[in-house]
Amino acid sequence: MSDTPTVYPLRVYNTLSKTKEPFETLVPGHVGMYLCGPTVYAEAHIGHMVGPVIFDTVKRYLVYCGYDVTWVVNITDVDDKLIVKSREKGISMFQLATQMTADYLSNLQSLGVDQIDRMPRATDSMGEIIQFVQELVSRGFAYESGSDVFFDVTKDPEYGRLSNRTADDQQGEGGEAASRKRSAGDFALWKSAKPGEPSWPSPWGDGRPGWHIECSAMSRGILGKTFDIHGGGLDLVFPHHENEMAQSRCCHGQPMVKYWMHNGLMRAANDSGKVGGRSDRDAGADEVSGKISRSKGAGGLASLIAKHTGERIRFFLLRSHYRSTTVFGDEPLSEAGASLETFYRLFDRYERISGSSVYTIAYCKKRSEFHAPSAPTPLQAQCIELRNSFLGKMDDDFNTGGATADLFEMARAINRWLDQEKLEETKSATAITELQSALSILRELSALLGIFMKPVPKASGSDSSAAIVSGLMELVLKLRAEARARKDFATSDAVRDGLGAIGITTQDGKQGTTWQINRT
RNA sequence: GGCUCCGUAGCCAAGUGGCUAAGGCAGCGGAUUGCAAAUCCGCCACGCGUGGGUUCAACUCCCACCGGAGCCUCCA
Repeated sequence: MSDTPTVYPLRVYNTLSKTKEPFETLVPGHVGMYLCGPTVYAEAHIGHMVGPVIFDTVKRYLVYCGYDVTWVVNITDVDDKLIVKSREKGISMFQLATQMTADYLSNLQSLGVDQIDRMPRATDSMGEIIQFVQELVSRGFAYESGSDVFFDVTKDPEYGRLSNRTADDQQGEGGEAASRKRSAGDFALWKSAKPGEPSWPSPWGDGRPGWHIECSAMSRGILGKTFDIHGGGLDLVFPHHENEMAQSRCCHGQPMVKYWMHNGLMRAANDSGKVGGRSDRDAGADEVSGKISRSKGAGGLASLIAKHTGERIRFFLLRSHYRSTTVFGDEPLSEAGASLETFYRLFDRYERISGSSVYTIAYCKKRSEFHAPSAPTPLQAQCIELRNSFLGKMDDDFNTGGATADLFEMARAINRWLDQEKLEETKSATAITELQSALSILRELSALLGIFMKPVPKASGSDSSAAIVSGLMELVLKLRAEARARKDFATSDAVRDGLGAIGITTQDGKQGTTWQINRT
């Protein structure tokens, strides 16, 4: 599929070694990448979007660098919480999972996460899961107890290596299953079903898979016994990933994953604890927890996206380093939006000059396809230098936060040049070509972050009301222009201030007045 | 208690054993504008939690302390 790629000096932080390592794929030119997806028992909150946005960006970058990438995100659609929640709602577990999966997918789409290749569901993979458990039992790493099957952590000498802990410090999951385990740290591979619970037939009786086994089974099915990158939130390092790793390594006698990548967690402003974290649940009772969850951004993602746009949220997530903790709130989101305006204004400026949309400018999709002009103009030279800087930062463990600085520098360089050349007046064709080549580089780089891919929806209502608004604005601004022409500034300022008060900003330029509806 | 991670200007946030510590938001001065807005130019940490240590040299390495976060139990 892919030609032998140029190998770029990528470095990736590996949780297993706690260092940045040179990125070398198992199979030259190919990358298998698995991200732990959601348990679909409730609406997604912003915390669930961090991993997808980050790994979407990772995939974009790897593809750009010439790799052929297969990215898998699983959907956990069978789990204790799904059973509980579906009973509360009086619907089947399957119905609940279907609804919540749809919610999750639509949120991903809003944030521009469109690079996922496969989204296997646990319930579609029962055969593989049962097969995997059987292999573990027959190899002596798991045992049947009652109608449950547990993984025996004492059989794995490397257990605890990922999360840096030993099997004996494990308290393990409590509950009534604890009494059937040989050691506290053992975890369930297969859980027997109680009457009325959803179940699948197995050699150990009707039941359902434990939490960790689906990832081992499904990743093997799609990516093989060993694959390149496994990602997830930092909170999954233990027990989830530790257990997955133990199962797969013991079953296959070879490492499961080459690079373990973990993203930092999201925290809510005005409160401690991660979004959707334990404190939410401890806050407990019904109405109260709902309110807290909402104030912490759990739930209500759709309205958050409507208010701030998916692009703004995506940029907010990519503005800081993926491994750091990010404080989420309305203020930081608005600030991210304010900084994005610089680019949108530049894009509008281009449109006014060229008469065409910046989103139609072609750009390089592959790193190796970029060719610098033999005699670059000063503007082009600057953009090329910034491009090198940007890519250097991305090469270093996907430093998206650092890389954004180069985008801002590029916008400034282009604006400066536009001011000097007075392009609004000359509209010189050769200058527009030069402008396009600069913007093409900006698009090439921003596409790696998955931003500026398509026009941002205007902050307005339906199409018909938008048409009315623009008609009204045309009329109002025409009257205002007449007032200005007769130097009736009292009237023209009153119009501008009045529009400002209702959230419309106007800008007078040499070519007339432009306006837009403010986003907060 | 055990194991991790973090602490950079008013706020957000990159980064490095030794050139002037990115960028953004806000703010200030200037160019521009009828006035604004936008854009451009300039300013905005003699300092990188505190105290020690290593080093020719540390914000960057080590130790202690203070403060914050995560995991050890379902969790992106």
